[in-house]
Amino acid sequence: MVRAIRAYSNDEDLVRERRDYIARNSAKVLVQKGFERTTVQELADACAMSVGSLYRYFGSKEDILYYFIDRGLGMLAESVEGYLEESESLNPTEALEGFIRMYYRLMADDWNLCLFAYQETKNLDVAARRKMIDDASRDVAACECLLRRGIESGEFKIENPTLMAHNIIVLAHMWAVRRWFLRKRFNLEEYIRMQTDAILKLVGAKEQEAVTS
Amino acid sequence: MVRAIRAYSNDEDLVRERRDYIARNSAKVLVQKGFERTTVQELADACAMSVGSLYRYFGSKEDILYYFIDRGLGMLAESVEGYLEESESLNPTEALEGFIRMYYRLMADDWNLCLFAYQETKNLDVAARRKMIDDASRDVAACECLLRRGIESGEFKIENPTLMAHNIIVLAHMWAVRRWFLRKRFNLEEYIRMQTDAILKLVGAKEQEAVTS
Amino acid sequence: MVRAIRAYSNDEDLVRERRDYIARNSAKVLVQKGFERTTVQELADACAMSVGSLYRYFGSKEDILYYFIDRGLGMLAESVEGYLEESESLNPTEALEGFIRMYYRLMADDWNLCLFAYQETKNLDVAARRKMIDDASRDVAACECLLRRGIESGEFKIENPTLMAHNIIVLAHMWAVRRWFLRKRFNLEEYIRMQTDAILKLVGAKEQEAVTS
Amino acid sequence: MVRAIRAYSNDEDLVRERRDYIARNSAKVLVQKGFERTTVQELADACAMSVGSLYRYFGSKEDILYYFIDRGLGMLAESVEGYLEESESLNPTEALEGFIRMYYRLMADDWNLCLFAYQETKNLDVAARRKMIDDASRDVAACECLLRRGIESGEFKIENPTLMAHNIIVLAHMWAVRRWFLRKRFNLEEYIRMQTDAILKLVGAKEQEAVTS
DNA sequence: CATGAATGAGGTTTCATTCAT
DNA sequence: TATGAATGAAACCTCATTCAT
Repeated sequence: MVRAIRAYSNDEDLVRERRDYIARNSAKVLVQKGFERTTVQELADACAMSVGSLYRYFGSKEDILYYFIDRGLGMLAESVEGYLEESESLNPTEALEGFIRMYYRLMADDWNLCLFAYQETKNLDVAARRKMIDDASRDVAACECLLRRGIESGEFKIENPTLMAHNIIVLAHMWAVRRWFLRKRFNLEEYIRMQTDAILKLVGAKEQEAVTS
Repeated sequence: MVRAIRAYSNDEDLVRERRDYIARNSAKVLVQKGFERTTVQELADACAMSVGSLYRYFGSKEDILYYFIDRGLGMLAESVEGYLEESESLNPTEALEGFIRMYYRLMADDWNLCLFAYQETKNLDVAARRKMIDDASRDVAACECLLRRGIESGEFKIENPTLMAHNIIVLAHMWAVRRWFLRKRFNLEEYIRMQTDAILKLVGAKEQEAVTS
Repeated sequence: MVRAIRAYSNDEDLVRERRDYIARNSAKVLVQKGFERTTVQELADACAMSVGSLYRYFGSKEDILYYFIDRGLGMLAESVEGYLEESESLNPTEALEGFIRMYYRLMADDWNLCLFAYQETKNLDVAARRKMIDDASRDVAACECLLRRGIESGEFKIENPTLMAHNIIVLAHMWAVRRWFLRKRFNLEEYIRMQTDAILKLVGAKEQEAVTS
Repeated sequence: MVRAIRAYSNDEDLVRERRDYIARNSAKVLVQKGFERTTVQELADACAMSVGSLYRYFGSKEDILYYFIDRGLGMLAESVEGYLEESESLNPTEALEGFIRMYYRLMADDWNLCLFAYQETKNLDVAARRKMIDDASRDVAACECLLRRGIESGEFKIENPTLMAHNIIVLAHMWAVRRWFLRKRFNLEEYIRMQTDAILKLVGAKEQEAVTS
């Protein structure tokens, strides 16, 4: 952890457990009202705790925000990196398809976290923001890694894998960020299929022809 | 204008002029600190006005936010729709290329507005938010219109032009929203060229082969 | 005039005329919303003037209040004192009956002024308040004077004419101040008749027996 | 209580206790300066509390006003109605005399509340004002009830007991509202005695002759 | 003389944070 | 350790007053 969050308690396990509990329970109200509009009292209520207790585990309101995003993005990056390992045996196209399916579904499940990260990162201080950027970059890096495997095997032909990876990742985010546009017009599985088709076409994967025909 | 903003002054021209002036001058501090973190005093300072004067032209702080986004998105949509008319004589591929070039450059110039729209729309009330969504949808619609021209002329082959248009638009936004990632790795013209190549490849435009080879 | 009101204009006649105009036109909004809740802009609007013009004739908002009450109470006292002269030829009972009829009707007509005086006098500074008290006392004094005429002529028998006069006066005010109670239960002429009966009975006037029986 | 006042605290007993404490301590400054002229900071100072604490127990400044008047008038009405029960065994004339003595003394003690009710009711919203009117009417109703007892027993002869009751009540209020006139000329006990005499004379009570002679 | 835009002090209210119990 | 009452700085907003046009 780049940044230490002050806590009054010394029992580290308890602190971690409580913080997770708080992050989990705060999610709904936090996303619904936005960070600045949510009061500490509301957070405490959502956690069925007193305000005082909340401050035992977090030094400030902003720390909760930080922990909330950090934890979310960290878990996300770990999922992604976990997939990277698991998929080593697959051929690049299958691995990429699987990655897209997994990542886009994660975004659909955790759309509130994703939206939140887009909207509230600016409320963090510089150090925390840097950490967020690092976490968020890990997703792109993992995707890029998959793409490079395909390039190395000769299966993909991509001018700039970093940009391609970035595109793949942000188009997943858009399902969360622009729900108001997309959900009215597509359902998730349609969205995944069509974006997958497009991506495979772009990376020059052979199967693509079969898939889109 | 869907939503009326209360003003104390009755001189409509003056009100409009002052509102534009305020919107222009507020931009920097508003984007830098975020809406909730910016105080009305800071807005007034940025405009070299008194707080009282500010409230002569806007009924509330939120009205300033609304006007700021509404005006920005409205101008953007008008640019886009203006291009649509101008480009009627061009062939579809040229028109699309031109559109991308223009739109991506606009995003690069007005990245603060774009970022702001992604982050602060949640602070608006329901009516205002609906208006924002409408404005933002006009960009996608214009792009979709261009794509359909190409489909009709047989030049483009696209499974779902709405999704394609949406992708084109949001990838432009990303230059503003994820500057922290993209600017470190690419410059704008590179970004435009590579995204253009990818898009042309996806829409099945003939030139694409020459361009990407 | 005990207290000088500052004005920017030097033309005294114009000033007086304008002040009267303003006092007349302010009455409605002033009574409806109360002094503190009424803005200078609203007063100006009610007078179809600009705020600046208002300040040409009155040095401050409080001066308007002062002038408004002072003028009202002054005119009232003059009416009352005028009646005193006119009624010198009448016999005491008739004079008293006439006084009551006149005064109670004035209160019914100008109930807003009366109510206003009860509610807003506290917003005046000490000097102005003293002046109000003097004006208000003139009504009681006039009434007392009438009572003393009857005592001198042997027609009335009153232990304390000051208190009696005070009672007569404030029971008239109550028609204005407690309209919410009285208007639901009585009409003005009933109210006047019954209060007159009671008063005549108290002052020991002979006719009373005929009237109340 | 007709109208619910928002409080942040959930401990009802504490809320009630604090509200009473605040109402008691606010009285002086509130009456002295008037509601609109008194700042919340001054109220807090008068209560030796912080502004924030004040808002823990009252949702708004106006709620304090409401509570202050409501509590005062409520307690007054209860005293009056309590007397009504106690006095059932007395003969009507004694009961009425006792009532007047009690009510007029209450007004002398709580003149600030009474004055306040006359001056500040207009600052309440419609619902609260209606409640005030109801409370204030209870005093008149109680007095009217006493008068009707005398009428039924044949001891009193009154044309309109409602109006008579209203007169009795408002003449008590006048001791508070027109102190500037009355206190200079009479002391309380004189005032009570003289008004009692007058009232008994009007209601046609037999004893009156003995008393006034 | 008339106007009304500009000013900014001061009002009400909110809420992150502390600390006695 | 847990609670939630207390604090007060700071936010938004209003409006009496001034003064350039």
